[in-house]
Amino acid sequence: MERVCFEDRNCSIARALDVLGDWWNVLIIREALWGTCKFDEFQRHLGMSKSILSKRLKLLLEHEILEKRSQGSSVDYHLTAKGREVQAVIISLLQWGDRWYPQAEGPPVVLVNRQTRVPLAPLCFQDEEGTPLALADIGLSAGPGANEETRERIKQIQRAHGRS
Amino acid sequence: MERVCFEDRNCSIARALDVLGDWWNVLIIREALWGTCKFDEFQRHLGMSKSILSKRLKLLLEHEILEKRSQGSSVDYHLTAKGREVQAVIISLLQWGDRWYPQAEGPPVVLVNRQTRVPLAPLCFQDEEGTPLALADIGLSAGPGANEETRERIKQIQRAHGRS
DNA sequence: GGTATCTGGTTCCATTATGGAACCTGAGAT
DNA sequence: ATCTCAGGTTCCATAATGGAACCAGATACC
Repeated sequence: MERVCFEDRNCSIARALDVLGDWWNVLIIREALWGTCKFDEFQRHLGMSKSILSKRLKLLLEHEILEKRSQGSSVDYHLTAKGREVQAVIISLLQWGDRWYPQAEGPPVVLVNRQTRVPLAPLCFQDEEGTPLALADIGLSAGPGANEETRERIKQIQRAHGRS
Repeated sequence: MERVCFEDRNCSIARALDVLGDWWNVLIIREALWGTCKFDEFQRHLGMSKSILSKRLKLLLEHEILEKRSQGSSVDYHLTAKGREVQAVIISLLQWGDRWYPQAEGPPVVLVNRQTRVPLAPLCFQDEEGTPLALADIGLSAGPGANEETRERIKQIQRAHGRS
């Protein structure tokens, strides 16, 4: 079958998905963000088989999203800075899940300002000058790393938008 | 094998991952956000097999992330509001990918303010009162939909944080 | 000193998903 | 009447999944 690999695509989203496109990996990172660090805690909390967990932890170590800290006989898995920054992705997933797959009783977990306990607002977008942006205000530009194909593609998209 | 299903979990992240935990689904939504709407455009741009694309489109229709608009003999796939809101997830993936899997030459695509062409800033978090929050300032609370297990779990996490 | 136990895995295997190629189908165009 | 093209479906060899059983090293107990 030869699982498709996105590593070399001219798209940062595809490259990110190479690791985060797998639900187990994302859920493991979520668990780690919430303080889980032992092999069997991950297994119990996520209800997954040991063989799969083992494979995933190895992958996340390779990607330097987790790091191993052994103290005596027991092993702890800890997030690296790279791993911790996946939190933005996880929060956007949580907010989207809450909004479009709500439970009747309300959300199970609420993210809050740790100091004041005030709930988190939806993620907000702004440009580098601080101007807030709605989804529809966001456009694309070719970056320095765009190859010919990407550049052509972006031109098309920009043209299409001019029309509409 | 019986692919695990997260639908009924007491976690909005897991429920969101039921659809978005698959890289093809996310990439299809990205393509649609960038204006692709034809079957064979998706196939060409993403380089995926027709059988897989067909299965994924059907799934995304079921989930009401895409909707079909037939005009004469040709079929267009368009994002629904639910689908369009996946953009927050996609932007967070793009920013994480750019940051941790950069290309030597720079990012291929830059998101910008459509009016002014000023680049997008990293996603920002704030609470409902508008207080900006760093990742470390974000905590968890049990929501109304938390089951006993989740409630217990959150208590533990809060205790652990009090200690540290 | 021996042995039960706990953590942190690995191996094996039946079942399921993947993706490439070939095939099908209905609607216009020629 | 036939050609072509978008938009699929079917088939099949290969790869990934996940449950169960097994393994190994460190500590705890007697």
